[in-house]
Amino acid sequence: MATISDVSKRAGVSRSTVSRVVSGNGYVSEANRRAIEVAIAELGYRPNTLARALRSNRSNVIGAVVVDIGTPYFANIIFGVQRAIRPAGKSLMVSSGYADQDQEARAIVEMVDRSCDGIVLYLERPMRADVVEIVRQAKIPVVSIGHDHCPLSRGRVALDNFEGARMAMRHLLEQGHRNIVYLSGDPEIGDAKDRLKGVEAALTEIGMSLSDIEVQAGLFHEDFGYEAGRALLRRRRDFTAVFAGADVIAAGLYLALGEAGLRVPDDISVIGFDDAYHAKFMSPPLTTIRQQPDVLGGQAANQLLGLLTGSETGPLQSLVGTSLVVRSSVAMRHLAKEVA
Amino acid sequence: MATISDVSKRAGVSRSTVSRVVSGNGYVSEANRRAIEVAIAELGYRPNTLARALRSNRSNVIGAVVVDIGTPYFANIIFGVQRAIRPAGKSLMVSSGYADQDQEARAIVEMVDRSCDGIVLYLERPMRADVVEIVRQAKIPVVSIGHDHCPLSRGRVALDNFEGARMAMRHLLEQGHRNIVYLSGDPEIGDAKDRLKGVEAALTEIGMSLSDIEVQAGLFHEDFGYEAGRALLRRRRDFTAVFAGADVIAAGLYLALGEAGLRVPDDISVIGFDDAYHAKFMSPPLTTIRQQPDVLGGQAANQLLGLLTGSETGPLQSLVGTSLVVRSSVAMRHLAKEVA
DNA sequence: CCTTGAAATGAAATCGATACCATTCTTTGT
DNA sequence: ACAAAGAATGGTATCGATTTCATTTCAAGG
Repeated sequence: MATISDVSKRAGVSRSTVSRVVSGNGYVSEANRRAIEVAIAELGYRPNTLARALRSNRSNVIGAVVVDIGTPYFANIIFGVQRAIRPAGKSLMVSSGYADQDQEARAIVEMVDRSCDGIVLYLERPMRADVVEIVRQAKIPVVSIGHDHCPLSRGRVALDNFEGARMAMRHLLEQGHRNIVYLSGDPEIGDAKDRLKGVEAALTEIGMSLSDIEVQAGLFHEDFGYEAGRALLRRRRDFTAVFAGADVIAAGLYLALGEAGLRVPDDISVIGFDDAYHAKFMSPPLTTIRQQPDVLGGQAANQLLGLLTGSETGPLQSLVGTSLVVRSSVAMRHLAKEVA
Repeated sequence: MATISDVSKRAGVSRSTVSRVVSGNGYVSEANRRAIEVAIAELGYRPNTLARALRSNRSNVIGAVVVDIGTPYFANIIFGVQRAIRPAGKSLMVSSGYADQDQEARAIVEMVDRSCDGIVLYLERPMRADVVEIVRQAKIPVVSIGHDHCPLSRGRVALDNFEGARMAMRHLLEQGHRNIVYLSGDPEIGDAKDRLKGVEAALTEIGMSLSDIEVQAGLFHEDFGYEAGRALLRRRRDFTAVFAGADVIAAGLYLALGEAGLRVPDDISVIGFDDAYHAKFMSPPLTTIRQQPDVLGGQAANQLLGLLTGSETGPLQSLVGTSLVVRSSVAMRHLAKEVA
C-alpha cells in the first residue's frame, strides 16, 4: 500500500503539502496540486484511516447502539442512520444491547473505545453510571432515540406516541365504538406511557374517561395479543373494538379471535400501531398507525452530524409524526350490531 | 484519557512491560504484573484502539456488506454475524450496496480503508474488477454468503436452496397435487436457479418433469405474487396448488386469490419459502420452508474467524439446511376436489 | 565454575498520518 | 522602497500504542 511519503516523493514535495491537498485545508499552488493528484492516481494512494484518526482525533465513524439489530424495527432505524451519514462520508459501527444493562454498557464502551465521533443510542433502560462517566470523559456527543436514558444526550428524537395513539382512538370513536379494549404495551417502556395519555386525550375529547374502557398491559409481543384475547373472551364479549398497542399484538389477537369464531371487523374491530410489514397482509388487512423507524434514525443521525460540525450545539429535540392507515379491520359500530 | 505512558509511570515500569501485560504476550514478573494491573484499575486505563490497530495492523473490526440492511432478512444475517464475532472481541462495521454495483464497490472499499480484519459479503452482482484488486492488495480475507460474487472469497456459506425447494415440492406432491404452478424468484439470482433444480428433482422422483407444471419468474416481491396470481386466474383455474418461491410472493398471491373469491387451502393450496416473520400471521397461516438467515451470518463469521486465527486456511464451504414448517395453507387434493 | 538458555526488562524505532512552527516568496499599500 | 499581510512550503514533533533489539538476571546442566 502506498503511503503519503510515497506520494510526496513521487510528486517532489513534502508530506505536509500532500496532506494539505488530501485533506483540503491550507494553501497549495496549482502546479503542486496537480502534480500531487497525478501521483496519487498513479500510485492508487488512499490515506490510512487509522493513522489519520489517531493523529487528528476524528475517526469519521458513527456508532449506533440499538436494542436488537435483528428486528425489523431496529434494522430500519439503522437503515435510516446509514442513509443520513453516508453523504457526510462517515462509516457506521453497530452493536446491540438486547435490553440487558451489561450488554448495553459493553456496546457503548465499545463505541467509545473505537473512537467513534458520535453515538446514536436506542436504550431501553438507564445507562449505567460508570458508562456515563466514560462517555462524558471521552466528550463524545450522544443523541437518543425514543426515551432518553442517557443524561449526556445532546439530542433526542422521539415518535409522537401521544398523537398516534390519539388518532387511533379517535378513529374507533368516530366509527361509533364506545365499548373498547386497549391492549397496551409494557408500561415500563416510555412509549406505552405516552400512548396511554393519547388514548385518554381522545376519550376526554368526547366526554369519556379512561375508566370507561378496559386497559390491559403486556409485552410488545404476539403472545400477549393471543393470551390477552383469549382471557378477555372468556370473561366478556360485549366490547366491539380493540386498540392493539402494536401490530404484533394485533396479530396475536387475530389468532385468538379466529379460534373463538369471531370475525374482524364484522364482530370486532381492531386497530394496530406501527404499520409493520405484515400489517397489510393480515386478513383482513390491518388498519393501523404508521410510524417510520428509518425517519427516526435519519433525524437522529442528522442531529449528530449537526453537533459534530458545530452548526448545532444542542440540546436538540424532535418529534416524528405518525399517520393513520385505513385498511379493513375497523367497521362502523352500527354495522357490527346489524351483523350480530 | 490515561495512556500507556501514564500507566507505566505509575507502576514504575517501562511502556513495553505494560504493553506486555495488556496484550498478554511476553514475560512479565508476577510482582510487576500486579503493580501494573493496580495502576490500570486506578487510572481507568483502556488502550487506544486506533493506535494499537495502526501499529499492529489488526483492528479487530469485521466488516459486513449486505444488499440492504433495512430488510428483515439481511438484518438477521447481520445479527448472526454480530453474535458470532462478539465472543472474539471483534466489533462490527456494516454497509449496504442496495444491489447497485457502484454502491457495493464503495461499501467494500470503505471496509478495506477502515482496516477491517475481514469482510463478510452478501452481493447480488459480480464485484467490480478494480475493487477486487484493492481487496487483493490489502490481503483481507473475504467470505461470501449466498452466491459467491467475489473471486477472492476464502469461504462461502449458502442456503441449501435445492433441498429446500425439493422439500416444498414433495410436500405438494405428497398431498396429491399434480396441477401445480411455481412462482419462481428472479432467475438472475443464483438462489432461484438452485430452487428450480430442486423443484425438478422432486418432480422427477415421481416420474414427472418440469414441463408438467407451470413456472413463472419474477422478483422476490409481493407485487409479483399479486400480479402473477391475477394474470394466472384470468387464464386458467384448473391448478390446485402454488409453490411461491418466497413468502412475500405468497403474501401477494393471497391477496389476488382473495379478490377472486378463492379460499386457501380449500380451493388452492399454497406453500411458501423463507418462513418470514409474517408467515404465521397470514390467514390461513402459511406452510413454508424455513430458513434462518442468522445461521448464515453466524457461519460466515465463524469461517472468517477461523481464517483470521489461522486455524483454517480455506477455501471453506458450508451449506445451511432448511426445514418444512407445516401450517394450514396446504390441503390434500381430494379434499379440495370435494369442496369444489 | 563456566556455559547456556530462559526470564525479565527497557530503549528506541515504527505504524502513517496531521499539527504546529518556522521560513521563504509574493503581493499590496503607502 | 519598505513594511505588512498573505500564499506556499518544509521540517519536526506528535498521536498512543507495538515491535524489535539489546541487555541484564538467574537457574540449571556439564
